[in-house]
Amino acid sequence: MIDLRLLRDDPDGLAAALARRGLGPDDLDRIRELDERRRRLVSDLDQTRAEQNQASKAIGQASPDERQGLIDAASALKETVTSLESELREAEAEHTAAAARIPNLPDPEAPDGQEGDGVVLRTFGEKPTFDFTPRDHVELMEAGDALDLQRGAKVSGARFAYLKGEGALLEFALVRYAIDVAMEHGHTPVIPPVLVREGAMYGTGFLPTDAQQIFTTRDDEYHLIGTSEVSLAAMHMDELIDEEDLPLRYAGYSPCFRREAGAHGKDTRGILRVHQFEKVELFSFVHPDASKDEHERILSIEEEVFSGLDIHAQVVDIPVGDLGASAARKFDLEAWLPGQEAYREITSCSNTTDYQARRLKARMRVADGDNVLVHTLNGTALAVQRAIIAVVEQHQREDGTVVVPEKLAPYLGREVLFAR
RNA sequence: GGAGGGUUGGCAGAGCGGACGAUUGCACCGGUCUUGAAAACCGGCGUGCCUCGCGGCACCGAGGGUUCGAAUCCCUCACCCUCCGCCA
Repeated sequence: MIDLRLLRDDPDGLAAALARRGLGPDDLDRIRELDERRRRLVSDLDQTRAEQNQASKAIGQASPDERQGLIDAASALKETVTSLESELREAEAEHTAAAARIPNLPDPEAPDGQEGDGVVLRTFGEKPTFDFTPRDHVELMEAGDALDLQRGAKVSGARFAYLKGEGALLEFALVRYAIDVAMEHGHTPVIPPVLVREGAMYGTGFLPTDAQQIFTTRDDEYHLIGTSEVSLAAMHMDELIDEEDLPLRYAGYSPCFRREAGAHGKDTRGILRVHQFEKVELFSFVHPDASKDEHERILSIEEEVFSGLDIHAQVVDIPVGDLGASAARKFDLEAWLPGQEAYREITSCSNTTDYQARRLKARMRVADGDNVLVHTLNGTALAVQRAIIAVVEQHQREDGTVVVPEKLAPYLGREVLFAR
């Protein structure tokens, strides 16, 4: 949710910023009308309630003779209050529904454009070259008995897989490595709940918008998280945080569940896009003045994680038209995948400024003045399946074995994978 | 799964239909006193909304209900605690 005060204080600035995201001024005008109606009702209602409170108070002090007459008069006021209340409830529902659809204001520095117009800021690592035809991760891992897609499909259906043997060990090693890097940068490791209640999904903005992406349990009202961003963000929902406790930095490790509705036929091979994957997620709650720096910090952790794995990748500044509703700016890391000869997203980090915090009601106590919303940021330290793909495809050798990156070897306990 | 007890301001803890947005203690902030500090004393000290302001309204776990009036009575839900059962 955006700051609706801007609608009154700086309507033109707001309209200009949102126009970059393709939002017309009509949407804003409508919200402004709804807001005016709402405010009129609030003050009418408050005034009537004040009268009613006065009237009720008088009854308590009245003599028995006067009592009945006063009660009748108060009853009339009560009816007015009740009808104003229902009008207000309706006006507020319409207003918040309309306001919730407004996406976050894009960062002025975020590039213009639509999906595909991302600006490559830099690349790191050396692009691997092969004097043989490189295999993709499915070939490499199946040959190494590290991945079983057939049985994944038999047991759970399409887009499920077993990681086993060295595939499973790779997960443990990558996760622990990524958590160590995150911890060096002040992030506290967390194993969060994976099933959450509706409030957490609404607070983080995944409901109602992404309902079709979310798995929900049948007999209990639980939702499976699509990223630990949900449970990490919701940790400080409805909290008033002391300024000296900020920043709060976490690194959550959890499975993530996504229905991938609408992605039929897309990335069907292997484990690039699956219904269940594991991820180490960075999440920060920061002082509103600090979010820009924090965003750079999180991006640099991501780069450190992947350059430490000797991965070649590019850093992409995502254009305004391709931002999610809550992001003001987003950077992706795209790794080169020799198996498909393309750069593919392996991590992503977003600055959601106060947009997510407003829904979460995550605020910071201000000593002299009004309390303010904190800023929240999230980023992938390491998405296990995609990291595995990048590592095995980029570090493969002609015989189908894979050279383990130097920094990962101690975590894995071996220097070569898939050797016979 | 069964039985009971809870949920009130940063914390502790009163209040159980009308003067309660809430007694009190601690913590915290300011002042007096003091060379300084402590103690003592005095004052302040929740959150949100509406309003240029004065001020008003709402909030005692959440949501509904009864009533002229609810922290207080009734219903539903959530969470916490204790005991029993089951269990990694």
